[in-house]
Parts: sequence; C-alpha cells; structure tokens
Amino acid sequence: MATMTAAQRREEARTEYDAFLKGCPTNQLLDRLSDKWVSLVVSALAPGPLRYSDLARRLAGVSPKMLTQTLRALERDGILTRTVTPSVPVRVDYELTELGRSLSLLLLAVKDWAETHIEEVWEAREQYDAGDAAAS
Amino acid sequence: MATMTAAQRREEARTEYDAFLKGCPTNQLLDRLSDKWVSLVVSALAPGPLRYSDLARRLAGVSPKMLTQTLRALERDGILTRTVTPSVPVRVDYELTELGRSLSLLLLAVKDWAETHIEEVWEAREQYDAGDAAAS
DNA sequence: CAGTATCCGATTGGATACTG
DNA sequence: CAGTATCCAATCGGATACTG
Repeated sequence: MATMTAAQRREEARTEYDAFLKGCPTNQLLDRLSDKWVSLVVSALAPGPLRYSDLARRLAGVSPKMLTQTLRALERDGILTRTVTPSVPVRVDYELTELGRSLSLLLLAVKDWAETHIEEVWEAREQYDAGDAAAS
Repeated sequence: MATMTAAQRREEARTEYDAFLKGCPTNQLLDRLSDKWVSLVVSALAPGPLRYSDLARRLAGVSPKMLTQTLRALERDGILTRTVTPSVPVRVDYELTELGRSLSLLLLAVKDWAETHIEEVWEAREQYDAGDAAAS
C-alpha cells in the first residue's frame, strides 16, 4: 500500500480538496458570482422588480433555459422572490430580497474595483504581449 | 427585411450584448474571479511568493495544465510576476504584484460577505427544499 | 524542476419545439 | 405569458506522456 501512483495521490488530494471547497462559504459565493447570468440578473433587479419577459429582454440573448435555471437557483438561495399573479395570462414578478440587495452591494464593490484597476490590467496585457513578441 | 425570426433577433441581440460585455470592466473581472483556480492561486500567493511545485501542492489536485494556464493568464494581467532563476535545476517563483495584492483584498471582501451571509443562504435553501416538497 | 502537447470524457449552454 | 423538455455542438479541464 506504500505504492501509490502520482495520479492516485492527486486523485485523493483532489477528493479531499473538493470536499473542503464544498463547505467553504467563500468558494460557494464565488461559484455563484462566477455564473455569467447571476450577476446580470441581480444587477438587473437591483432597481426594482421585473417580470420574466422583462428580464429576458434586459439580458439580451439569454435563452429561456438559462434564465429559468438562474432564477430558480437564486430563488432557492434566498436572493430573490418569485411572485405569481394568477391572472390571464399569468404574470410572474421577480424581486430581490434583503439578502439579494446585500449581494448587489457586493457586486457594486466588485464594479468599483474593476473600474479603478482595469486600466492597469489592460496596460499589463499590452506590455506582456509586446514583451513576449520581442523576447523571441 | 422586416421578417426576422425570433432566433435571428436573439442572435443579433446576443452579438451586440457580447460586444458590450467584452468591454465591460466588471464583467471582465467577474470572468477572472469565476475561474476556480484564479482565486485560489491569488489566495495562496497572498502571504508571499511560492514556487511552481509549491503551488501545485497547495492547490491540491490541480493538473499541470490548469496551473500553468492560470499562472500565465494572471501574469499577463499583471496580477503576478514570474521569476526564473537559471540554476540547475531551474527555479521559478511566482509573486503577487501590487495589483495582485489589491485584488487579494477584494477577495477578502468577498470572503467577508460570504461568511456573514452564508447562513442565510443555507436556511433559504432548506426552506425552499422543504416548501417545494410540501407544495406537491 | 517546470513545464508542454495531445487525447478525450464530462459538463455547459444554446436552439428548438411544445405546454398550461 | 411563462415556462418545460430534448437534442446537440462547443468548450473545459483532467489524465497521460514527453521535453529542456
């Protein structure tokens, strides 16, 4: 049992690691923010509630599949509420919860950082690309 | 030209939208943070510089491919520096730049938010799952 | 030690069509 | 209007093997 391949050792490490990540709040949140549509939905809803079709229009080009998937996940996490008005035709409104509004503030912080530092990133890229070519 | 299918209209919207997103700093940053390994590498390097193999050990289970890919991207963006010491065998150190340390502060803010609110998210999930089952 | 190159399985997400 | 269900193409990322 002392003989374990590198792959086996990595596999084991990865398993433990994943388990650790699953329980890590920061990683869970990053997973959410990572989702392209999540941040857009939250931002879109920040000013106030919207209907399903309004959201579809706001998030240009989103497929119904992804929109529904995203909304369900956010509803489950308590980020937003889904309100059905049983008129004809039905009307469904989505609105940020207190938690959701709190999250939108964090997104604002991300936005601030991005706007403050994006220039540096662009400059760094130019330099990297230029230097890379010159180094050959 | 008045006749355009729904798919075509969505496609056009998506194209413009993508172009918009490409130029949006916030979205660029979220794209970065979205990468599972990026935040981990930045966090790992926050205390101080590390060698390639040290990073590989710290980020349990990462494949050389992903590690290199992540490091290259972060180097290009000016988040970290790559220093080669031409000894035998070669030694390569990775260290956060000023920009990288600034980013690590943002990650800390994310961490704070996550730790503060993750309980609410968990509760919301339990309620959602329970309520969902009861509603059937 | 610090990667690079290739293959390939798994996941993602868009298109499309249909339903209450 | 507000979704659901299915199919499928593309992308991602891990395993593996090889190099300076």
